[in-house]
Amino acid sequence: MSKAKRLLDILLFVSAKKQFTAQEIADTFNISVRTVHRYLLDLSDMGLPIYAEQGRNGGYTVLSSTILPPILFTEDEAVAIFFAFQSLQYYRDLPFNTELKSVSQKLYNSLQNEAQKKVDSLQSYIAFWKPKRTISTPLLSDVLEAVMNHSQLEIQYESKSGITTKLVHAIGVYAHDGLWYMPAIHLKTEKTLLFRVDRIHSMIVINNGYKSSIHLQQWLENPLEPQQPIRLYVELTREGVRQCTSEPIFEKTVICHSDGTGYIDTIIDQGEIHFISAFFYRLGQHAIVKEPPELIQLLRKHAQDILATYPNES
Amino acid sequence: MSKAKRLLDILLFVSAKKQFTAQEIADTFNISVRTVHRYLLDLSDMGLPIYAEQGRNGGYTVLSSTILPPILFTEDEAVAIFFAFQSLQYYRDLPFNTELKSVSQKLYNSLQNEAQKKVDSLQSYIAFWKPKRTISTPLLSDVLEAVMNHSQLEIQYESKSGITTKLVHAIGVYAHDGLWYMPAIHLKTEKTLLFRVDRIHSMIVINNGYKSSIHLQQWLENPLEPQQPIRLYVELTREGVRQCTSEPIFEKTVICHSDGTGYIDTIIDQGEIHFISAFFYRLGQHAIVKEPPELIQLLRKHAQDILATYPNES
DNA sequence: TAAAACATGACAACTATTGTCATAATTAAA
DNA sequence: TTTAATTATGACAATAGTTGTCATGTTTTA
Repeated sequence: MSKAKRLLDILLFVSAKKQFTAQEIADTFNISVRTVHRYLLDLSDMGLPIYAEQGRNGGYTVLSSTILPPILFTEDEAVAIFFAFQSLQYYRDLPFNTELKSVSQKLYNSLQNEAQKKVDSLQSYIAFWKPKRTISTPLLSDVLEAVMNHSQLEIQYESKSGITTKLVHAIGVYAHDGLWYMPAIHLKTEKTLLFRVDRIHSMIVINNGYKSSIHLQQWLENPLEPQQPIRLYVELTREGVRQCTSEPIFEKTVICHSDGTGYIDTIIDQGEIHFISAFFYRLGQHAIVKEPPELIQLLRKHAQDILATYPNES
Repeated sequence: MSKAKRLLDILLFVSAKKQFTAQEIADTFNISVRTVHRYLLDLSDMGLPIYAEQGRNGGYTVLSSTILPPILFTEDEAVAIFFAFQSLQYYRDLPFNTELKSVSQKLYNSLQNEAQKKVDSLQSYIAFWKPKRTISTPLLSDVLEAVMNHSQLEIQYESKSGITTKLVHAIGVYAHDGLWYMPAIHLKTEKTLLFRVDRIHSMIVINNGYKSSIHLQQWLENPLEPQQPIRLYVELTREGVRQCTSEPIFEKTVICHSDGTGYIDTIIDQGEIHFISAFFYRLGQHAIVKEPPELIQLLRKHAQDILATYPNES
């Protein structure tokens, strides 16, 4: 076997094992101890963070986590990784902040001069713009760890009604619009609730093997349980069509007439009508809601509230 | 010099040069032609996409773009790259779709069995949720290329008033909320306008070295030129504070009283009040706008329009 | 103090790499 | 058609690198 192949095998072995003596390696790979020492020196030169302790009970220790075999990337691929990371940079907290930095650095350093310029120039012409969040989410990593261990959580949560304590089993964690959310099963009521991770003030992890039957992906595709379907029917002007096709929740359901006007005829959940009413309020006369009557009532009620809140002074 | 080092040097040389003969390599590195042939065979085995043409004027050709020296990643770093890519998967169009796929594949293949399970399991507990966009942006790559070449563009653009033709100089391209935008200088009026790339029906690239003085980053930090500052003053209930701190444009300006209520006192641009009025409409009595009067008038006006659009029928 | 570990050097045996030469195949230009 | 330029491959000796063995240190801890 070639030296390179052997080195790679040993690299993978030791970086998985973390703690070992030269004798162990010599035995598993059927090579002499002297050679093991030489190999480890080579790996150390190649950048493997390894250190040795002399004396009885000594041995070698690999510092960082498991290392992958070296991978060949093209420059275009490196650029893609850069921009993927750029698109994440507006999250104040991520479960892998330090890794993002180290990867960027490794890649950027390995780029030739010319390619570095290309990345720099691309960076000045393309961006992923999102407002920078200032809200911090210190418990994110802890929550994620608890989720992966199927632990229960006792959380102090700040909601509309103040701070309450709840015992929950988390389904997963997801990011939306720069904020982190945690759908979880409230163990007292057996209902699924949605929490914002930044609003969890503190938590206690209770380790027991409660296994949930629901998965995050499942939950995201088919959210909030109590489905109360109602029909939504809205007529749209040309401008209304333009606006609705830009709105994620409607873009698939807009039907367009040949003259550019159109309509929406779909089924929505009762729970969504507050959000939807705010949307159609904005569209004004460009969207005429015909159904459901609850939505029309809501629009009227809210309009009346607004007029009551702001009596005419002029 | 060790063989590995030499191979690396040749890898870099060859992948930068793309086209070469064995003799050239032999000369530049002072090795025999026979060895060059052997080396190129090795590189080919290592995955370098290279092919040879025999005969006079023949030679070797490296297919893909420049290759980076092999990089050692830790498993955690690989996981970070995976999730950065996951967060991008909701964009229907990206300037580097194919690279994302090839990188993911390379990384996933190089992970040990155990680590693959870890990635899979993480993937079922963490997500970046954004509504999947169905709007396609076929001209994205073309626009980006034009931007980087400082070219002018004559675009057929679909706006409120129908399809118009405009001659513009693009500043850059950015993604927001799943859609791609292009701020550009309209050459007739010298004003900066914001276009949505998916609404560009077709375009003609006019190659001339017009160099803009404004950069994308600059523009993003300090957008739309005509600043008409007005004072915004809003009183907030506890719930109002909660909602406003979740809204990117206000989260930094909310001032909180000790009892949990608070207020916003800041300067906004005249142009923003339509967006802002929709936001405060939603908050209803949880936010009482005191200034500017224009905003109050807008809220009243819109409420009246809504009431006129939906006369009471019940 | 002895045992268990790393660290390093010397050297012969072994293995891999390299250059040289030879030969073949392929292609394009003279 | 011939010739020159190119890749492709094999044989083999000279050279270079790697390995195992042995020897000698050093450090740490039971």
